[in-house]
This record gives sequence, C-alpha cells and structure tokens, in this order.
Amino acid sequence: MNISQVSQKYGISIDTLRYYEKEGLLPRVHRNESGIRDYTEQDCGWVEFIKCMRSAGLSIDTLREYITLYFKGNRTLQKRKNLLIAERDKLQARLKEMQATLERLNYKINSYEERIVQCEKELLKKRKNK
Amino acid sequence: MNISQVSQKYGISIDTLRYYEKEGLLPRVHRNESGIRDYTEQDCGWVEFIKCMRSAGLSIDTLREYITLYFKGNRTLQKRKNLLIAERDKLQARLKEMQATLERLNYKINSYEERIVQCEKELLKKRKNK
DNA sequence: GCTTGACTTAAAGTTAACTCCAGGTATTAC
DNA sequence: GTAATACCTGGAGTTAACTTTAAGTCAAGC
Repeated sequence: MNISQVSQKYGISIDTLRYYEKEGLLPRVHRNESGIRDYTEQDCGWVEFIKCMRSAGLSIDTLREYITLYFKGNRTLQKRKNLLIAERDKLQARLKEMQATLERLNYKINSYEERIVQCEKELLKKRKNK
Repeated sequence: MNISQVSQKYGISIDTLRYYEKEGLLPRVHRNESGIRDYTEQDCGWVEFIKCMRSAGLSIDTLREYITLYFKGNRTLQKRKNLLIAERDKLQARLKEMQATLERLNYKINSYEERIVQCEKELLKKRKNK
C-alpha cells in the first residue's frame, strides 16, 4: 500500500503520515527498492492505532514515548501499562467533563426552542392588534 | 471580585482571562474608577460558561461568534440555537469516538496485566531451573 | 514620600501539531 | 526521449491558543 492509499483509507493527510513517521510515532515504514513507502499490514495497524489515540487527545509526545517503550521489548511492559493507565484516567476525566457539557448544551438548546416559540407568539399577537 | 480571585475560583490563568476578554469571548468586564477589573456576578457567569465550553472543545472563534450574536439580542435566537446544535453534534461525535478509545485502552491495559503476570511466571520458572 | 505588590495595556514570543515548499528521483504514457 | 505524475527529503511556514514581556499606574504600609 502506498502513502496516498493509506492517506485515503484512514483519512490522514500524506503530510501528516510522513510527519508522524519523522516524529517516531510510527516505526519506520517499509520501503520498496527505490525508497518509496510501501505500508505493510503492520504499518497500517500502527497508523490506525495512532489515529485512534490522537483523536482521543493523546499527545504526540505521549505516543512517541509509548512506541519507544514498545520497541524496547518485554522489560518495558509495566511502564507501558502505567502510561496507558495514566492516559486512560485523563481520558475518563475529559469524557466526564464533556458529557456534562453535552447535557448543558442540550438543556440550552431546549431553552432556545421555548424562547423562540414564545417570541413567535408575541409577534403574532402584535400583528393581530394592528 | 478582582482578576486573581476569578483566576483562582475558576482555575483559569490571569493572562488567559485578559486574553478572553480582549478576544471578545467575555463582554467587557466591569472596572472600578481606576480602571481595574472588578468582576460582577454576571461577568463570573460568562467566565464559567466559557471555561466549560472551551474544555468541551468549542473554539475561541465559535464562542466569540456566539457571544456576538448574544449581544445582538432576540433577533439572533434562531442563529444561536443553530450554532449550539452544530456544536452539540460535533461534541457528541467526539464523545462517541473517545468512548470507544476509552474501551480500547481498558482492553489493552487488561492485556498488559495478563502479559505481565505471564512474564513473572516464566521468570520464576527460570529461577527454579537454575 | 517611597517601596512593594497587584493591577493595567499593547505587543511580541511560545508551543503543539501540523502543512507547505523547493528541489530532486522514479515510473508510466506517448 | 520527454512530459506528466506520484513519490522523496529537509526545512520553513502556519494556526490556535495561550503566555510572556515591557513599560506604566495605583493603593497600602512604613
């Protein structure tokens, strides 16, 4: 799979894919003889993982750290687990906050609904009175 | 209430409070005779609203737009409602994505748990064999 | 009356995360 | 064989959202 196919498939721009690789968020992607990226299944797996974690708000730095640990092998299992737990906890906190804000928005939207209806009623009244 | 009290109360830096005001996210905050900010209840209400919405991911631009509409009065009710609906929908989508990622992280953490236990077992085995 | 500390402003600087650009190479289509 | 297209790299530029700085004002304590 070449870079534009991967870009299409995951909805990540070509530039961003190269940027992630340069920054060490992806292990160096497989190349063909002439140096052109040819993403393996595994490469794609990483892309998907990064995309998912980025969209949940994990930073480039955090992901680089995770992947660095990953490539150091089994002796970093505990560290990786701890990193994931820390990020999970942060994510959970963000989610809770956002959930509350979602409800607040819904409440506000309903209030607007009512106020708009009210305004229209008053408009009609005024017209009648003329 | 002066700026540092408001900063304390809402956990927003003094600089950020001034920045929000300059950017038109807050209506111009009340000042005393010598030009020093003296936040009214209402000012605080806006601060709290902005904090909440920012933490849910609404952009500075979007919030400025909302507040601008707000100060144009009743004739912008429908526009404001539409803006809130659009933001609510975006937020809902983000939430769903993040929820899925949270579950993925939990799953991954569990897998690590198991792998770590497994690794320890193998270590013990090796020690026994020596 | 002067020092200290908290406030003021406008403007410049920083950071994270991209995004674009210039100059070059490889493959395919004619 | 040359034109078009898709890729490559290193490095510069951009954007959103702050954050810092410089230069100044003001009230309180000594």
